[in-house]
Amino acid sequence: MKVDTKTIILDTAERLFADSGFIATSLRDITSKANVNLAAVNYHFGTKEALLAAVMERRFRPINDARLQLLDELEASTNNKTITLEGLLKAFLIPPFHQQREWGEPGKKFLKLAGHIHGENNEEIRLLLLKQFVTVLERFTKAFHHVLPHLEPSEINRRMAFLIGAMAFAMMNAEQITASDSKDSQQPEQLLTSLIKFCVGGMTGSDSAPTSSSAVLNGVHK
Amino acid sequence: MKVDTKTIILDTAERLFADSGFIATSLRDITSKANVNLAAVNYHFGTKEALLAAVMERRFRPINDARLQLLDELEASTNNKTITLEGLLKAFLIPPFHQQREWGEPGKKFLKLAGHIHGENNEEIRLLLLKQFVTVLERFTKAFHHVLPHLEPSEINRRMAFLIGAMAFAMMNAEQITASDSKDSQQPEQLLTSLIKFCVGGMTGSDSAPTSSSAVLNGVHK
DNA sequence: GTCTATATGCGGATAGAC
DNA sequence: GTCTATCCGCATATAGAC
Repeated sequence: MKVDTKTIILDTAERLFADSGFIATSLRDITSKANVNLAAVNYHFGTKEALLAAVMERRFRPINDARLQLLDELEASTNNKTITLEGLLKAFLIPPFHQQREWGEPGKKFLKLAGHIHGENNEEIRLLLLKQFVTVLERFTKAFHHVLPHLEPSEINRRMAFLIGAMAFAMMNAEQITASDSKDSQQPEQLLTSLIKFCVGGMTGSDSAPTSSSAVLNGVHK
Repeated sequence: MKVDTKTIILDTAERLFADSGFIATSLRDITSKANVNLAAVNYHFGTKEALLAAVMERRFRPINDARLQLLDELEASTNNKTITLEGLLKAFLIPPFHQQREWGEPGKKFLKLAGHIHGENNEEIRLLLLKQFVTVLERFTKAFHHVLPHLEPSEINRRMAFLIGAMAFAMMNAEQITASDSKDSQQPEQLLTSLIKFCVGGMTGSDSAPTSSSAVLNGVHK
């Protein structure tokens, strides 16, 4: 059962990037743990950053394809008039977590990596993510406007940022969160279900919360 | 108006750590932009990591003190029986954003840094954050259990992770989010208000979302 | 495609003069 | 407290033999 050197490098890089971060992981770490030669990375991928791009593309493409397909089906089946917020959020949130289960342990590692990359502050890495993400983001932003027509565009943008933040943290911590429970079989599904609930509630928004800045301390200060 | 070298280093490190990340920022970057000697960091702080600890402690201490004080007042004024979810979330979320306004531009940078550190995967940096955070986390976890008694402990833990994720993203992106709007005066308050709304809705949780794993695709697949 | 050897530069930290 | 000079290791990337 001979495996491609390129694939071994991808798998090992995915795991180490997830556990230690992109910058803190050296090519020496990767090649030594993958049992390949140091020069192999540059031969097969060119640069360290191109290796990260390959790692990301391999997993993000099917995830984002699934997101777009689910959104297509959703819009087609409802004629774009009765899409529910919950259905929309599921189309966005389910693919990464279901792909994780299909991919097993490497999927867990990639999810952790993906979560961290969503909060990356290196400009080039952000661009790598955006390149994978821009179509999904545009399509879902439009859909959120349809589903939540009473919210201003700037409010939609803020809530989508919170949504992505909650999702990213769920991805990053999926290992610990699902490991701290007692039962072991249903935990990933529990995490996803809880996340969907949280985001449905959050995007819906409680109108009991104050909107004026002067009232923001009500209930806190005497 | 002579300023302490130590303070200049703290201010500069805070800004550069926020903009480029801890690992990617070298001591040479910091000392050159701060116009101090390279050896000054090691003289005043010992190591690069100790410098980060000092940066974090300077801002996190007043923020977390304010959180605990607000929680104290909340529990005292209501005799620990009628605390609202909204009041609890405000006690947790308001201090970092209000301190940011008091601190001006450095406050913005620290908020960005704090957001990134919440999603850090370096073990030592996580421990630095935890050290600042553990008391706050314990107190608020207990309070959330009181306010949401119908939720299992594991469900509380998951939702708190989502809450912190949404907050961290709001912190990280406060600059961009508040800059993409048209009005300029009320934006930080708008971001905070939206975040509180989102989290109130999220922690409350919609019971319309499915809880069984087999039903998770309802409304998405035909 | 795979290997060794190396070019080249930056990193944190410190010694010791002032 | 501040400076210069330097130690020493690790980083990415490449040249060139096999």
